Amino acid sequence: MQEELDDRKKRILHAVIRNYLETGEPVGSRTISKYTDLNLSSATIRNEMSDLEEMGYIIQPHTSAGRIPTDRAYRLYVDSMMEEKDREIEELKGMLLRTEDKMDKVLKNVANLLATNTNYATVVSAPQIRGNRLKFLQLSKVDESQILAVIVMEGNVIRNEIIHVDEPISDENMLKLNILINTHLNGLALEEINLGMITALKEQAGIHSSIVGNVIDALAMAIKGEEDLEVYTSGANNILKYPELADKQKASELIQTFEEKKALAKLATDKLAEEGNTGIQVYIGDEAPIDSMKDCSMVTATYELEEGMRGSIAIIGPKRMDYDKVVSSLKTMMKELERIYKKE
Amino acid sequence: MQEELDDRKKRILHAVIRNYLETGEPVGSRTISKYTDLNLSSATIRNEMSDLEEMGYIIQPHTSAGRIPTDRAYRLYVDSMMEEKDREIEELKGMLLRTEDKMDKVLKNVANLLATNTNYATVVSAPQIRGNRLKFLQLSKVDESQILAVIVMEGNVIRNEIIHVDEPISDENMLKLNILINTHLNGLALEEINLGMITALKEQAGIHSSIVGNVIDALAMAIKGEEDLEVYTSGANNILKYPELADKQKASELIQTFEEKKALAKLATDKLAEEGNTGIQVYIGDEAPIDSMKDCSMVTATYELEEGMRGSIAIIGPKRMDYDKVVSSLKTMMKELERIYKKE
DNA sequence: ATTAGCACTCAGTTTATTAGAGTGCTAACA
DNA sequence: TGTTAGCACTCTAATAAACTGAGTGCTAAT
Repeated sequence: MQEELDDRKKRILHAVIRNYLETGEPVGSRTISKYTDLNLSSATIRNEMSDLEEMGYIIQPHTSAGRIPTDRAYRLYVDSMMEEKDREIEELKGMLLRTEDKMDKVLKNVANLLATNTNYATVVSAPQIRGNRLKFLQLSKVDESQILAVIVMEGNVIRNEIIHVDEPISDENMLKLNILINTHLNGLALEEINLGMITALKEQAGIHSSIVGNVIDALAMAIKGEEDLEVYTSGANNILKYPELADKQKASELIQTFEEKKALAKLATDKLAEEGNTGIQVYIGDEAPIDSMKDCSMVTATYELEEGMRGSIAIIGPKRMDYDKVVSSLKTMMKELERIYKKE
Repeated sequence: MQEELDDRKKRILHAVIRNYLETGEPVGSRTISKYTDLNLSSATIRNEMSDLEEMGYIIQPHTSAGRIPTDRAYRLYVDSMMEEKDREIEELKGMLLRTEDKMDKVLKNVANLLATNTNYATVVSAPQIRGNRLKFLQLSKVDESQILAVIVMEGNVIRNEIIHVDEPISDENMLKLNILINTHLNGLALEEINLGMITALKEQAGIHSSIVGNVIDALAMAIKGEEDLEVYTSGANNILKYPELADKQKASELIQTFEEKKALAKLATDKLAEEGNTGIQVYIGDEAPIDSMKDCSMVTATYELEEGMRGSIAIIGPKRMDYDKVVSSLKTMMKELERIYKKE
């Protein structure tokens, strides 16, 4: 049952898959017999298809219907396809050219573009910066009771936090505090800041030691806040366009998964990191550990802006999605993103 | 045809509406006859209903079906309901208590809470700050070729922009630039910064005049960026739960409207501002100028944190939404938001 | 090994039938 | 005069029955 497919079987299977991708209907032997250049009668095809079914590549939804590909067939198809040359999708490139925008806008844009262009749903997650280092930290007085802490990390990720203080602080002390904190903490990653350092800092800060505590808290908050990553989605409505997903119950669940985003983004990001894989990953049906997605496929790509700053893009559609186009689109987007942000 | 409804007609109409809200099915005379405490036979009810139909408050989807309320009836119902006392929804309050979070998280939270609690879709837009003034502007050197501009506006709205510079700038000059810009621009609204001022500033900045230009641009960008407002949505999947909205074509359009957000937020924000209305607004069917929403109702509320800082919350559901509950929920949320952010 | 031919299967569509909810109208009633 | 009981009528929705056609599996011939 596990033996290799001979060439003819492969061609027939491919024909079945391609045809099903287009129509969404089960394909019969007669169709294949005409559709391919194999010049075989439908009867022959039937025999072959019968074999293929036994091997688990195709199934009949019911006796006397055509065959549809199983997840296994898709897997084979995708794998063989991945090796082929990249077909570029030029139009996308042009549309993204409004460079220099802020990252979040560009990412939103990416999500939208891909969704409208492919007619599937998309998820784009912003680069993660775990393990990132503090570049500098700037404290400014907002008013008598509030201090603004601007935190700049490597990769120019910027956060601000407002700190409340009980006693007013003089401009001079403010300056000292700034210098004190920066000389001690710059260049450190969050994990490297230990209790000893904090205590030492507080001692040196004298009367304003409580502020130091607040600043550290803010710092922790800011970096932590960064960790539960930002995610942009688009094209959820596309899901309803594919009858096999548009069942009310299921569609509702899927859209909900979509709104919650987190799980999706994690999936897209995690797997890729763990395999050191910088390329493209395809999950078909149950391969993704999300229940509501068992009738979908998901294609993910990772982009890397700097060492460690990785984000991901994912496209979700029916199992019979146009893998070819999706993969090309993703590749294009990845490259564009890296081109825009990699250096500068 | 426009004459007043007598009391009995009103009660019957109310009964029809309430019943339809619950069941989503057309309601017949017999049901009303039993459901109400009017002690009237179905025949009498029929006569009255016939009148109500003539007056345009109810219609039959087809001969020999019960009646369903028209938009006009809902309007009447909502108007009369609005005057009634507020029934509080306590549970919501508790859940929002995680104060002190950042605004965007709280707003997202509000959207989620309302969506899960009401089973409708929600839109929350962050406060707008048009016409807001600059509190101060802090420039810091990130590295040789980049400057970070932190812009703090009234209401502690904070933006940052990275500015690229060609020639390195000394710490001393940086300080001067900071002072120069702040002394000239603090307290001004964007509209008040004119070309003359910019020219004067540039002159005084000497060799770093180009940076001043960049800073002004960044300022403009930041404030402008703030204007195309942030919007959080949740519960889009709920739409599929109501058969009258779950038609694939329509649902898809609705969800798309939902993803685009902007139009919705504008609607929620604009109308309320224009009428100086601080309360709650209800759009039934065509009353909202968005095509995809003609089968929905939308209830909006505005919250005001400080003078001019207003945002809105909207709930979208089928026409037969539970207006009563929705209105209470919105009121609760408004109050909570104002409580959390109003002073501090 | 391939193919033509035929009997068989079964989802999906069409058509007919029925059941039930609801109405409008009339006539009786208080 | 307003209310009600009763009945004929209408129309949807549900159910059943009949039909269609795509597609298969198997057998026998090439």
